[in-house]
Amino acid sequence: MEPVPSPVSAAHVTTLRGFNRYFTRRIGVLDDHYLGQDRPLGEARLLYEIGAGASLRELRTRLGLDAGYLSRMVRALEKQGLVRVTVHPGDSRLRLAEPTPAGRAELAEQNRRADDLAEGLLRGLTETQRRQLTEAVATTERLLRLAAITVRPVPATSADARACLAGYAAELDERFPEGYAATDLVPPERIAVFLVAYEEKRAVGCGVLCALDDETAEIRHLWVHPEARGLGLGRRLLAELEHTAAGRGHRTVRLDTHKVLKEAAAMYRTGGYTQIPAYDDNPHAGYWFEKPLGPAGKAPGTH
Amino acid sequence: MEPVPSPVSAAHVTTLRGFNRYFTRRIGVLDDHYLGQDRPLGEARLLYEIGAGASLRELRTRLGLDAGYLSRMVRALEKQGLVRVTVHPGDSRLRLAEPTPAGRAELAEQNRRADDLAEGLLRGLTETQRRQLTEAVATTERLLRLAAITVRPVPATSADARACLAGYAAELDERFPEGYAATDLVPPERIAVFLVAYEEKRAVGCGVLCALDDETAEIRHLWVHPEARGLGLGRRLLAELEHTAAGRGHRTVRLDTHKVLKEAAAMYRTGGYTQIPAYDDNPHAGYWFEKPLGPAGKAPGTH
DNA sequence: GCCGACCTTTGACTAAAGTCAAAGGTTATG
DNA sequence: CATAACCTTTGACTTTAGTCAAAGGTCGGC
Repeated sequence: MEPVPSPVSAAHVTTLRGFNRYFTRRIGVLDDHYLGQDRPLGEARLLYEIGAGASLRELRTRLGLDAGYLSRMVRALEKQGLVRVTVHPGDSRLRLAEPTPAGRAELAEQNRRADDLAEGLLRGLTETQRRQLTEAVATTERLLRLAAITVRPVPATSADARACLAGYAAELDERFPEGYAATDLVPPERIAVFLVAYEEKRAVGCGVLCALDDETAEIRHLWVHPEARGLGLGRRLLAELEHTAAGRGHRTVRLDTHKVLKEAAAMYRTGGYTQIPAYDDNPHAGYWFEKPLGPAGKAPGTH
Repeated sequence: MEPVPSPVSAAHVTTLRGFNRYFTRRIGVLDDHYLGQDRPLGEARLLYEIGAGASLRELRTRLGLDAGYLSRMVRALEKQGLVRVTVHPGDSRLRLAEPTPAGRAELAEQNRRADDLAEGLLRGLTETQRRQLTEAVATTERLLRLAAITVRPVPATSADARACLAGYAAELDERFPEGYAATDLVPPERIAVFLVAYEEKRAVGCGVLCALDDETAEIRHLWVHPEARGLGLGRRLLAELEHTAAGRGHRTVRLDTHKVLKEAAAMYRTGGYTQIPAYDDNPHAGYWFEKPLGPAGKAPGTH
């Protein structure tokens, strides 16, 4: 997980557990209760997840339901005139569920109720307290999400690895004035380690380690899925790559980045990297960086 | 709720709602799943609530269950050898449920699992992030609890009012060197308004308003249940009392406090009160305070 | 010592949630 | 183009969860 895993203190565990209990028993129950109202909770949740439309396959994995059970529930919603089920154009094995106007109306009502619940809670606080709460809640969610993400090495040719690289290439192609092609990626055989970050089975980030020589490793293709940004996942991937490099005996890591990726350059600088002259002729690179690896793979002054 | 209720901004509502959703779906589900494991969730929860022992009556209100349903579930746990049910000594209408050694072992296992869950989450974070998370979580819980508390006027002779005053008197009797007797309380006929704070139907604080004359009201018996301290409920009760006084046409509020209640005195000072000479001969009073009420009942510089 | 208020148990149900396996259509892959 | 892998539907269940009302002790107050 973390370069130097430290023992988790009991006080932190206690606080988090107490919060879990408080929240699931009080607020969670309220939330579900308001969401459901006249409808069995399962159906209400399903309608909510269908949202603007989704395939049954997606719903099944998102909600973790039995295929038969889901099929019947969708059928029930259809009978009530809340959703319409169609065959997926392009893959007739799949079914698509979409809300009808009546379904959309019910969703809007669900939304209104959930808003009311949140608003009712906030109304009991002063404006200052509301700001505090909003901030604390955002921090909590951000860190819990980050904590729930696991990073692990996968084969460079695995589906998740390829999906990440595709997302990476597509994004760079959009952001680089000169564009970016799949052929600009490191060929799989040069990849020593391919790390993928998973949030709930979904690949939401990656990073690649290549050996330049015994002494030096290069980090490439560090990427975080747009929906997982702002959590601090980039830093975590970077740290794990450094840790991995150190574990493989390298003493130094290098990397480069494009001129337009200002955030990336900033992250490397605060992460203990110093700018160095070009060490290769990567046509997309604008800055080259280097960082010495301590024995524990931890930079001085990080975090 | 609050002296000058301000409109709740949509951004706050959105953040809180997003968090509700994230938390109940991700963490809450996990929590329940780990708690239950081989056992129906209802039974697992019940065993948890029984803890070191509880009366069925208590369990029924705490879990909000139907009496018949509860009776059967307890019976089921008894059959599995996890709890023992005995008649309450002193009131044979009540039944007490206590865990057997096997039940205690299962509870310990539940605890271990919940700890593991929390620890597993925290392990993915750096120590700094753990501290941040713990702090954010504590703030969130504190403010959500405070927000969920409702304050409302009740008859001064109601059971809740009397229970609060009993708690108040018992605490002062312990803290005041000279002691405190129930006869030192304001007689009910002098009480103009009796506010009680409720957290989930439970009275967790109170405050009393007496009219000294048309111009001036006196606040007395401001008290917060020990389990509801640290939330900011004292301030909130104070603000509501001031608001009520202003609504009844008073221009000034007064109050006194004992020398040993340093926290109380500090709260009054930061709440806009200034110390004044003794305005009565209350033998327990060490400080006397006064505060002018603006038209909206809001002090300059509060919060 | 009687009455009403309480607490619990039991019987009789209902609805929701979830499981399992067989079967039928569709699509990728070799 | 056959076959394995998928996705969904259907039938046949089981378990949980929850409700309602009747009934039988027990306690507090008059």
